[in-house]
Amino acid sequence: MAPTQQVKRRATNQGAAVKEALAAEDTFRSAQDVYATLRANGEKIGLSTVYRHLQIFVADGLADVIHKPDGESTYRLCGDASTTHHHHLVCRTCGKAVEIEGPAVETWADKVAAQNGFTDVNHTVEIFGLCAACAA
Amino acid sequence: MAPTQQVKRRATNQGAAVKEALAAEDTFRSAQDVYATLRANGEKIGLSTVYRHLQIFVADGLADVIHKPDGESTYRLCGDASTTHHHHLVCRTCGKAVEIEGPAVETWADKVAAQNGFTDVNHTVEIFGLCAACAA
DNA sequence: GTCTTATTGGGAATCGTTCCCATTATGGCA
DNA sequence: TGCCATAATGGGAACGATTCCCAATAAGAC
Repeated sequence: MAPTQQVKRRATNQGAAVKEALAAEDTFRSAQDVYATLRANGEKIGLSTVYRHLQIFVADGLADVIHKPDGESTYRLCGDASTTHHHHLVCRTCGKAVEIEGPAVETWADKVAAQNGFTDVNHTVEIFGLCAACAA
Repeated sequence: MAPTQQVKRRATNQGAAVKEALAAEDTFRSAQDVYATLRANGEKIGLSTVYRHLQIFVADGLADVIHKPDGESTYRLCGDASTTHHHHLVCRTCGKAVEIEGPAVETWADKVAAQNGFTDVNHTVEIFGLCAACAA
């Protein structure tokens, strides 16, 4: 995948606020959640705007998305666009996430896909569980 | 995970119809899709019922679910409850799915989780791509 | 400072899914 | 074989997340 070419964007308070909100935690958070937090902090921002920025972050490779089994999308900042491709070990309860790498998985996925004649492949690998804190 | 203990269920036409609809294809299909197909075939069934049965199949281990990146849930019959744990290589366009196994992935997932103090672990591994037919 | 235009945000609209509940029909039993 | 208790059904309302629309606002270039 070619390094995402970033379009010219205007710097706005709202954009910064959303990024900060994400940066403040190492957990995957939903748009609604981020929105609520920002409003609670007295930030003046609309829900649409939160969604917009989250999507921009993902498009720019600044954030990762995880679609929870219940269908909700959660976001988390993940280094910059140059960060290596990785996956996550996510706590089902608190959303805390650990970045993990599995080179073997990558090659396995590509091989399997190729063997079956599939092209333009990508994959999702997420491990869900209970973190030590939440297990107590 | 203990083999799902199946509760007593009544056999109904609708239940059978949903199962047949799924059995007719080796692709992951959405509830809405299955519903539309059944209605098109003149089947008398409600949307709620389709959802209900799909969920039952999943609970009974008869079907697998995949949450598409766009949030829609898709279902597919996958042998019976005794079938080995497996994953899927899914065509992004037509939904055609190939069952794949990756023993290495399983052990890797468990190991990584354990190393980070996570318990009660499960994982999602889905490979999306374009099948040979759709690539043309 | 002014002007162009990207950005914003609030509310309506969408979409998938779940819920509610009166009606229907299955399966056990007499 | 008929009856009954109750599981299953289905249609529409309710829901929650997300997207859309568009007039008002504000960033940044000159």
